[in-house]
Amino acid sequence: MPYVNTKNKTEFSYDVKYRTSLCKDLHTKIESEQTVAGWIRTKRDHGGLLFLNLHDHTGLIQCVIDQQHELFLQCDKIPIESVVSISGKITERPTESLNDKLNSGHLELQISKIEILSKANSLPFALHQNDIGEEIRLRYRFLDLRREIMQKHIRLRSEVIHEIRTLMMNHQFLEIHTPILTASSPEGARDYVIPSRIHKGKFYALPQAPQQFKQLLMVSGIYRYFQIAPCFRDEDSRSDRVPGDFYQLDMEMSFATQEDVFNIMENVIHKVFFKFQPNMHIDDYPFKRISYKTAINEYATDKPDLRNPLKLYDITHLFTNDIPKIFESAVQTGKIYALPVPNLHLQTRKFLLDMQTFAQSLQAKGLGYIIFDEKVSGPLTNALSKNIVNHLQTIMKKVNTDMQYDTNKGGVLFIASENLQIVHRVASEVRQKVATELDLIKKNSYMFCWICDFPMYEWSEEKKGWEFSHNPFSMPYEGLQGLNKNPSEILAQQYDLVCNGYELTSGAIRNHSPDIMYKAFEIVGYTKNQVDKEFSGMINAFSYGAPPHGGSASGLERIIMLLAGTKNLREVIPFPLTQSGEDLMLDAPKELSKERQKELGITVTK
RNA sequence: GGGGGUGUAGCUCAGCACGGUUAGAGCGUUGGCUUGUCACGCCAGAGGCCGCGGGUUCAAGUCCCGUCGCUCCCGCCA
Repeated sequence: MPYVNTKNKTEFSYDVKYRTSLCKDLHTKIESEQTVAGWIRTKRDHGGLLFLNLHDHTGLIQCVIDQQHELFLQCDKIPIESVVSISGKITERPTESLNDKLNSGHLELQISKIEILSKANSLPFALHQNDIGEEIRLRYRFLDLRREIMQKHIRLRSEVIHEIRTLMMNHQFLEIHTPILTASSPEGARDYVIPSRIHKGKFYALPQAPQQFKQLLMVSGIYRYFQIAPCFRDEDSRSDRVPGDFYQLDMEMSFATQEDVFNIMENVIHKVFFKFQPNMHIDDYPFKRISYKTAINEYATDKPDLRNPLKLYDITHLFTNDIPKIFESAVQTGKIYALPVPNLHLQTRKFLLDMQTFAQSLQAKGLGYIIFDEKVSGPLTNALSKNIVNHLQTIMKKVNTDMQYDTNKGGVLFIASENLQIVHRVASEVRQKVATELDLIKKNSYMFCWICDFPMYEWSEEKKGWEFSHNPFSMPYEGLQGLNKNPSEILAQQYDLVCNGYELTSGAIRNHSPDIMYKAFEIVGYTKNQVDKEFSGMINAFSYGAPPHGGSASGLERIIMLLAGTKNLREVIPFPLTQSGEDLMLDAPKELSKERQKELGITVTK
């Protein structure tokens, strides 16, 4: 019989062939005969008495059998992690052997029947271990996922997606799938590419994001669109960036302003975070808005961790004449940041030296500091003029006041002076490291901010020309007129949502006007013809009545990673690739047979 | 493409600076003992291409060169 019908419409009895109860329900079934099914996780043999812990997806039950029982030997021989179906009477444990650490610690099952459904070999690692190397975990991911923490992450991921769907649909968004086999787009990351069998020598690309499709949907008159969208980028990985595929909450709204997008996303993100981490501090909305320029000045990064109370000061302008030798090159080709840290003068000298070593590991030439104590000291003191030192002391005092330390108590002011390539990294990383070491990072908090007003263009030394600093489809402020400014001053209606130092969301109000698009692309060196050719779909569509629109895309795995409290994306991805883009379990990517190559019209060279 | 870390028993790791007995530990596993444990306990055993290739040396897990895997970072990521 292939299918067992349910008893009636309201009560489902599931899995009736292998079990009569799930572990979580056994406490309601004391003194009755039950059958449970699952994995034997642990086994304790006391000679005359044997305990087996059977786990299913809802919990566990201790099963017990006496030496006198005819099934004792069979039970004793079952390897752990074998899959079994066990029947017996559910009883209360004797009072002296209750276990209050377990939900079912007052119960046990007296084994009267056992069926081995699948015998397990001995495992490559123990499931209770939590220090297993990642390579072995990925090779045996199906076992790794059997571990409790990974089960939690998988469940969390499913529930977060469910919640997002509900919220988006409540906001009148339609969920719409867009193609996976599509065209390569010239700007942006490297594409994954699929050869076409029918059109030999031509290739599909996997979408880096459904960007063009979602904008086309706006032209189609879809009021609001969203999708839990798979995205593919062939770029090198980081701990918060995986190679291969990842997922975004992709959304787009017609007739929308930046504030409209902010309102929706703040509502959705806040609700999701609150639902899954109700006991954490979560910034109320509206979230803080910080211009890109301010972010760079105060945090030296466009994704500041606001749990960190320390702020940087760009003090380059203090050095206009009479520039100390050690700062000369930074003033000419970079910046000088100051990081005032209250109370730090109480730390040992080793702390300061360790920070210098840390800065050097980021390719800094060094890291200066001035100690404000009873007197002013530190290696830089003599190199700086009295005027400058006084100015820095004023900053230090102001910071002490602002952070509610006693004004007269001292501190240490770090100084990072490097060329532009390095100074932002050094300043932002030192800010974070100092705060971490001093335990200044606010605990149990999700702190959000929008970074807005990104520059539309940035100068490329390589190309000796301007290029888009982010999304080429963003609308510049003041539209066509805005593009007449010096490219370095043109700001885009482009924004990122940042949480605890992670970029969660990135979006923009889009450019829906062909005229403005031609002009925007002209600045990076595209002719009208080139734009018509490379973006024919979009340009063409926008000439048939395109509503103003904008939206955003949020990294789903990053949201889940933050909710799960891990620092690595792979922990919340069921089957991630390794850093070099390999699947260690199924052995991808693989070589292609000569026949397949021929069929696809490709030749492989090495 | 570049830099750092790492690779020794099924798993987690010690040993390497300063080359020299038979390469160790904990967990797991196998066998034995054990009637109230819950990561049970006790006793005994098996288990090693010291990532791979080359070199130096009387002698290499240890030193040198190359190479590969995993990982973190830079570049890259509209």
